[in-house]
Amino acid sequence: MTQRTASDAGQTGGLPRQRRTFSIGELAKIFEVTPRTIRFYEQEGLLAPERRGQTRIYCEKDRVRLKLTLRGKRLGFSLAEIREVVMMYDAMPDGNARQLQRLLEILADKRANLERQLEDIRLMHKELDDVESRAREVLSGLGVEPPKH
Amino acid sequence: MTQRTASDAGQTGGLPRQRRTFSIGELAKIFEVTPRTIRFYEQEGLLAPERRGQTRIYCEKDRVRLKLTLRGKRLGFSLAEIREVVMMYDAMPDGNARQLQRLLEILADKRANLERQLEDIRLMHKELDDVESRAREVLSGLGVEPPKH
DNA sequence: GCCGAGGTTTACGTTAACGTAAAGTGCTTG
DNA sequence: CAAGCACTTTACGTTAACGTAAACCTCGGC
Repeated sequence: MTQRTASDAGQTGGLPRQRRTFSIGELAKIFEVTPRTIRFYEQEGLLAPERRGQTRIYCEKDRVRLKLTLRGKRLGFSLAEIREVVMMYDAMPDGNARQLQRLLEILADKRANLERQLEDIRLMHKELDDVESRAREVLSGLGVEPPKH
Repeated sequence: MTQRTASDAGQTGGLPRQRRTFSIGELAKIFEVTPRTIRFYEQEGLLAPERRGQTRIYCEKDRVRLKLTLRGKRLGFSLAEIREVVMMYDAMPDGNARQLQRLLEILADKRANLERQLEDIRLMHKELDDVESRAREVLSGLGVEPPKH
């Protein structure tokens, strides 16, 4: 785990609103991933940046997609699952009824997943509290001042 | 993802309290994993059941360990990370100060991770709401009654 | 006494998600 | 114009977390 704190990076910071584009290296730095990762996501159908010559040009929309993808990953979704949602989202306007129904199903599934994760987090939190207090007890029993946190 | 709903399975249901043991197959059924998975966790140092002959006998404590392990997995922890906490927890009474300090560090790290996940879930929830409402709009635009959920 | 159900070990196979290395392209800067 | 830097493609390597298959034991029942 030990994820660095790029957190939800990628704010544009009040620029000319919309004509900002990014190179693959810029995006990589912003989100603290390697260019290889970004190219891999494209190969998996999660991104489709424009090209100038053979160089990739990422627009604002691409940046958002990448952000959502990484968030999904942190929540344990596979790239395939993420693609399933992201692509349907894009194809929505001309999506037929069956597709949309399917999308709603998927969303419900994801939602259930999030609920379970919330519960897991609650429980895990308790465990951590327990382990920590036990550790602090033992420490002070050793005459060592534990860090106040 | 699409995790089945064994959820937090594995309640003993008011039995003689404590002398209950389990075969590998029983545990596998309870938690909806394969015996292979359970053996693998043992090989990775997450479980250490007793043996009768060469057959594994799991006690209540083993069951709890497995439960915690699976919960950790659902939260995206690697087996190595889970082992790190679980084993230190067990070795606590005779753990030296350095070990315990390290444990507290790890716990803080996990905690930070959970915080981030909570935020991610909040955000993801919003996205799902957005996608879903858009989908419902399009659907009703097609004259199709979307499921009331 | 044999059979099937469940357990065991050993070992090779598989999948996802990248890492890494090689070899080439293209700009711009001293 | 040579060097360097950022980009590209191609392709093989790696790790985690199991799956799967083969070959074996062992026990209760008929």
